[in-house]
Amino acid sequence: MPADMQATAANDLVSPDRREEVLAAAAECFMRRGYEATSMDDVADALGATKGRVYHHFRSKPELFFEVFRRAIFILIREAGVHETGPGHAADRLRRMARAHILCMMETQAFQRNLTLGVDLYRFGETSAEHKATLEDLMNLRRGYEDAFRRTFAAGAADGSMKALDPSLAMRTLLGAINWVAVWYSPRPGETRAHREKLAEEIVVQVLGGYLA
Amino acid sequence: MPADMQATAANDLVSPDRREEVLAAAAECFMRRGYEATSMDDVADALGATKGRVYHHFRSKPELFFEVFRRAIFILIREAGVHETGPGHAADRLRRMARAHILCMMETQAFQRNLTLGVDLYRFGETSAEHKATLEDLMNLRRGYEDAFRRTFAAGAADGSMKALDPSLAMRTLLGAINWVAVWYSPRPGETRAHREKLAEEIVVQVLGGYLA
DNA sequence: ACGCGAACATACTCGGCAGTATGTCCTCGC
DNA sequence: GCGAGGACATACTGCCGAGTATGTTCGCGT
Repeated sequence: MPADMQATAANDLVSPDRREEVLAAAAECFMRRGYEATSMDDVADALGATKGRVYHHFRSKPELFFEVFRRAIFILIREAGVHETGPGHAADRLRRMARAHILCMMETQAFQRNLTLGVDLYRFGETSAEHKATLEDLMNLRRGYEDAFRRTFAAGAADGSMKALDPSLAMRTLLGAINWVAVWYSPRPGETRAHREKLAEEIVVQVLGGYLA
Repeated sequence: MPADMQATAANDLVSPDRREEVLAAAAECFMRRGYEATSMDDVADALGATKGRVYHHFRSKPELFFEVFRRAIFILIREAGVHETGPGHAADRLRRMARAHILCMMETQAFQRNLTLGVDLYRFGETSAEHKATLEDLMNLRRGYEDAFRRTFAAGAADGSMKALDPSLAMRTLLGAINWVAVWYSPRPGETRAHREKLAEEIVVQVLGGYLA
């Protein structure tokens, strides 16, 4: 019934970010079933809509995924990356970065899981030149974010707040541990922000212990 | 040309584990493109064969994947899990387990990556009762392997060789860090076993540092 | 009050992929 | 030397999913 649907849409006032809803639904679907297994109809169903709506906002399935990916990195940079330039020793800054990163994994899980998927798509996927280029951009964004951790490890060795380890390797093991949160974490019913912050704190203590001076 | 192919097959003597080749090719393909994106023809192509061969050894695509998954866990249990019962403090045993685990990630990467894929398939996939049951079995195997780490963390708190942290959380952060190796690691040309062992050792030192007493 | 475009829905096409049915060859036991 | 079965290849079918073409409705500017 098109008439019903249109009426409903009309009730949503000016609909500021109907596009955003599609993006969130896509992130959820991609996380649950994976990129290839998710059909555009799946995304539409999750919205109680049809493909028409999805294709109205996004040109193709790859571009939809790219937007999810981009959003995921932007969130990480905004929430965690900013702490690179902050007060205190490198160890303190790294603590804040890791803490924020973990909270992102828990609270925007659907988007963050797709970050890992995207990396695989980049390494092995056979995409057409057009997409290859935008994928390259996205990978650079990701690399830039990782570099913030690498630099902070190096800074920690310099200011004496952390052990002098290979910064690249340290970055990888640290990010591995905290990225993995998005894999196993699933929110308890009735869980509050305070709970998540406490959990994040615990993880930070365990994970960073090995790098401190 | 069937004649040619058959002749070639004949040259392979009694073909002890032609099935094994299919399994390895499948693991490689699943890792590269993901489960859904991989077609049975892809697997066949990787072997220079056709679907006929694949379906001769495996009933269906899910069962093929399950076998890859099962193989991955068996390798981990055989190489790393066995060190749970060994000499020394819990910290020493955990070190050996982690070290072996990391080496598995590097040397049987194709199989190990699919372990992660399988977990997602389990959590969200819509499989028919038959498959759901075998998936359940596989998950129990995996859980059992993880429990070895959990128990060793608890043992470490008991024998004083490690900090008294939540063993479940510690297991997750540790496995996260070392599972991630399979994500970023890619073998350098001309790399020897010795190189990998050194790298594994470095990772173990960094990662376990936070848990030691 | 009217036309225009945004925001969808509906109804198709068409290629690719899982699975099957059947044929072919080689080997091994007898 | 011959019949049976293992180990594939070839040739299909049927469906599912990406993308497209074409309505349809509503709000908005004029």
